[in-house]
Amino acid sequence: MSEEIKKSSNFITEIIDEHLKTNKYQGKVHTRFPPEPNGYLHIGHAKSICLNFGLARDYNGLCNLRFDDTNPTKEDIEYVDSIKEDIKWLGFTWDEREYYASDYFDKLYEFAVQLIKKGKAYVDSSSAEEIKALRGTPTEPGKNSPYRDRPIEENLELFEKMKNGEFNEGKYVLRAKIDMASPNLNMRDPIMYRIRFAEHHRTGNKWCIYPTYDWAHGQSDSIEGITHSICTLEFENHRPLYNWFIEELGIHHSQQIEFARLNLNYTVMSKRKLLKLVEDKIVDGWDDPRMPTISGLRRRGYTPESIRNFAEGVGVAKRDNTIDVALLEFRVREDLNKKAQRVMSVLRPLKVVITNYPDGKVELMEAVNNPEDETMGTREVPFTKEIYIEHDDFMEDPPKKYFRLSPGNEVRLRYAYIIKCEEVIKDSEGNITELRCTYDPETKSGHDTSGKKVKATIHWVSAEHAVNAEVRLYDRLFSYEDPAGAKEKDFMEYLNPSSLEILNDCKLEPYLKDAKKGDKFQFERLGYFCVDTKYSTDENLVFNRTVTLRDTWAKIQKNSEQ
RNA sequence: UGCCCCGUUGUGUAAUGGUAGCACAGCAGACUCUGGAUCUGUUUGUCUGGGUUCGAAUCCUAGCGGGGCAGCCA
Repeated sequence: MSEEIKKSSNFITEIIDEHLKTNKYQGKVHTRFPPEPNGYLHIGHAKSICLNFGLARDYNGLCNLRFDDTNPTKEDIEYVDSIKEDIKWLGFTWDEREYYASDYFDKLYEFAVQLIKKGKAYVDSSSAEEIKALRGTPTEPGKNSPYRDRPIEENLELFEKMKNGEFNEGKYVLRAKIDMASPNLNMRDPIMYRIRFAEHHRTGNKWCIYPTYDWAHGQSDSIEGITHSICTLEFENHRPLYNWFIEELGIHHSQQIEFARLNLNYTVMSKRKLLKLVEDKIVDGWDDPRMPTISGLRRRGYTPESIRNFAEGVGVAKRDNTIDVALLEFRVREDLNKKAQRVMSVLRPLKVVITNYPDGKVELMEAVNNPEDETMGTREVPFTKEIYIEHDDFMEDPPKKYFRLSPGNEVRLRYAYIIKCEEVIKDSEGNITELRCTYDPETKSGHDTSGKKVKATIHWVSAEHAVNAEVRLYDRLFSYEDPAGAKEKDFMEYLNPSSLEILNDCKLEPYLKDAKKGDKFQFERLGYFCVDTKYSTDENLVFNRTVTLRDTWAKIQKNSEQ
């Protein structure tokens, strides 16, 4: 692989390059993505997926999908299915290499017996509390368990009985015999097996002892011939243990490499916290468009490309990081700007009657489908005497830099005429309910002979032809940058009460009548929107706002408020 | 307070002993029938102190700051 076409360079590619140079793994690169099926994948996993599958792609290697299913009490087949769907959607494939740590339970059992025979593992009769008490603390060494020197034969016998279900949960555990005085807590005789009379989603009731992560993970890597086992920083202190098992067993030695997990501001990323949002019904399931899950982002309207560009763009390093959501939003705008069909939609309608336009006349105006992509062609948009415009596009008493419609002022209607506001109609409470305007026939788009220049162009929809729809506007789920980081407060206290706003009276141009679930559009001047995959029907269209357009006016307003 | 890891503009990330660059965000401008897009310009940075060196973000050292570890979770 030449320097020029290599996707990205970081400390991991440097390690791999070095291995390639020294021929440590015979020129092979074989990674794996090892999710535990106990929750849905989120944007942080997307980074790991892009990293692992991306490395395999860039180095002509392979990347396995391996479910780390060693704890049946927390795992579920629902999660397995969602994880597979999400990885595929992101655009990666594991071919037939779909593995499970539970595939290796028999082999792991054999390995454990080997270690017992070698005098490197023992069955401990201590209770969980006793084990905890003898483990010591970060500053004090632990003490040996009274069962640490049990004879090998007895260990073998007890371990087999553990496997055969002859003991209750918690009665015995299998421990590695390493060093209770190690400054690294992970080396103080870590637990390898615990007794769990739980049904496993794949092995059913075959087993009542289950391996811990530390015991299962490295050996699974080894069995699969993984060369580079990439994980997050919290496993750094586990690496000596990872290596110890592999070396004591004398099996293929994968190299564990740790990198910093991705954090995003204004959201939470731990599966535990996301699960709480789901269970407390704060959100509408794991795929709620406000969730940082892959399924949530998909429903929100994010594209796989935008997420891949994001994940690959944030880089890989070892220092803790928090990425600004603005970067994620930039990535989806960047992608959708090139691809999305443009369309006119009015979210908060204000009726406009064009008094000098003939009753009953319908003109079909030609509109460009995507100025970034000529091949997407044009469409016709009907124009009539009565139209809707965005309520925000009119101000009775406009401030200095407001360029849109106001009494006596002119604006262009996109793809149509220049109109002038002549009269404002209000209800008994003083709310503006309708505008009376006149149009200038000389100003038709593409045939303008008036020479007029206006400072603004606004979007509109013919009242007679409008399609009604519901539009859901999303804002950040939390109103505080680092909801999980506050020591004193629970993250739930930072929930943004207005993270979802539902608009029921939106008027869309007729082109959208046949929009299908998942279809993506740019509503001109407003943002990118997609048809909701969960609630939208042919009769009642529901759109999700993916992200707004960059909004210079909003910025001016915000700055003038301060 | 033991062990491990990490400190480069607001946020990320490059520079591997030789001009501190890139992206996002910010700011200013050009253009515009989307206040979109596009283009141009631009502010802000090597945690601190010593040392090695002709030369240090990079190597050494001391300090400071941040993170992780005491599940039969992963």
